[in-house]
Amino acid sequence: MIRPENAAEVRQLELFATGSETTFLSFTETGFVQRFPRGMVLFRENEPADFLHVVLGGTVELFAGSDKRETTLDIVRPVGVFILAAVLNDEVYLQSARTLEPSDILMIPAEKVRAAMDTDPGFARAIVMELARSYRRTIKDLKGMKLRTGAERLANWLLRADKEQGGTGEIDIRIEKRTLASRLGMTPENLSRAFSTLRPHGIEIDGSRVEIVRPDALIAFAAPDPLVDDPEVSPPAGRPGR
Amino acid sequence: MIRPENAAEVRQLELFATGSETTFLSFTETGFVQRFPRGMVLFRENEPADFLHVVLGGTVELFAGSDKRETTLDIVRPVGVFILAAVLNDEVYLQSARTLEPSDILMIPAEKVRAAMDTDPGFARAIVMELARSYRRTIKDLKGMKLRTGAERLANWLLRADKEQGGTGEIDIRIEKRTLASRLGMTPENLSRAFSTLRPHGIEIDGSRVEIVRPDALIAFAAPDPLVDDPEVSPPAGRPGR
DNA sequence: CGTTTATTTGAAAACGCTCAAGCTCTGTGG
DNA sequence: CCACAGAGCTTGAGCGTTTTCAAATAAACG
Repeated sequence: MIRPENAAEVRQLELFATGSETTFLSFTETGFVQRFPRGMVLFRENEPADFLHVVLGGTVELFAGSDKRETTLDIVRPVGVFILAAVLNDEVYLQSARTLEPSDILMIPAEKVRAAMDTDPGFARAIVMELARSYRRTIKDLKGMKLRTGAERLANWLLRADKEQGGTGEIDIRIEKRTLASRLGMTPENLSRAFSTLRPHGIEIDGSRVEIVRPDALIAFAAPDPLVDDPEVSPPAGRPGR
Repeated sequence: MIRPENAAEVRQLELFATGSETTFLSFTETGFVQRFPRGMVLFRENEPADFLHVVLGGTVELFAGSDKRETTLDIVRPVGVFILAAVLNDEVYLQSARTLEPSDILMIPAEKVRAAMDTDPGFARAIVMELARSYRRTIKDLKGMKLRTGAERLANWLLRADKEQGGTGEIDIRIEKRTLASRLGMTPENLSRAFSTLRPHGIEIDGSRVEIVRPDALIAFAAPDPLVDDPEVSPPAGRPGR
């Protein structure tokens, strides 16, 4: 059962905004919100995808790999959905998930999602858009991994983080550096060195705070590319005229 | 205009199999098949996605990057769809496409696809499945890039190629090695060395033919993981009982 | 405080890339 | 049919990047 204040919030989410009331009700009736402590593993890769997850509060890390080698694939913050693809395909998870801080997670039974997709065209459309967006984000990640060095990925991550935090040039790394390193596809040691590499290119580091003191220098180093770095945005409400 | 023999073939494609006849007609009436010579660039990243592409014959390479650094993201063979996500989002392509050999490409106007998605629930469902599958394939690629060395990626590629070609242990690399190198995220020189690395692990190389002489040795080296290496299969016709 | 955990730094090794040269294969023109 | 040019592939050497291992430092937590 999901509480009213949460329901409104979730309904705002693009994925749920265009579906029918019936669809949404089937979710609120069977879905439930659960609060998890920090460091809790929500599920592991290779388990059957039984629930669609929505982050209402906190932070969730999606990761994969064995104990030997592990990598972070994504960081999900409110309000964000994750592992939609596995749920739709009725497949196992490709990624594991753990909370990085105490988090409120809405869990919707996978069969309800699949059923809604078949009965509610508006919801089906929203799913398509959400899927396509996530897919494109992942392709961008893959391009970044294959085309750039670690320091370049970090530089572009910083530029993006700055934008997301208001473009003040004052960035707060909101996750542990080890996690950031894993997200960027490198070791913690290497991230540390990447930061050092960037120092001559217009940044100053103080613990978990980074200041971009010469934006042009950082941009010159990062060479940001919209086709790699721009976040996938929600499609415009109407059909855009090109 | 699309010819009848092609139409039947395309209709077989899972993406088009469950849509209505009306939907399919709108595609065959406005779509067209074109034969391209080898090496032809079909479109470039950053161009607006005007057509959904279907490979009916030949081979298409999806790649990205600037002139300096370029990488192959996928190889598409008949019968395969590509750049579905860009079409649905009405966005620019994230990848460029070129033919690796003379190829027959079916091109369906993007607006027809988007329209069909809104009017034909069966087609919408097929799109969701296709998208989810491609998405998961890309995540697997990303995991492979982040978790494995070049030689390991090659070893697993060989195991997969062998399966696809009948499991005889005789593999025909059907693309140029330079392209394979790019697909696997390394330089041609490095691929050459990766092959040498694998020689003590049960393979013999002769030009574009590779023989797996000691499968167990190769498997031991590759340490294949279903969550990285298994191809995403079409979802079962009925709902699978778990 | 003292203990644990995260981060940084250093040194060595593994990995991957670049450059350059030699080799192989293929297709073409003589 | 042969010679040759061009493209692709391989090999070697050197270099830069990244990882690993180890240790020191800093920060977080009870």
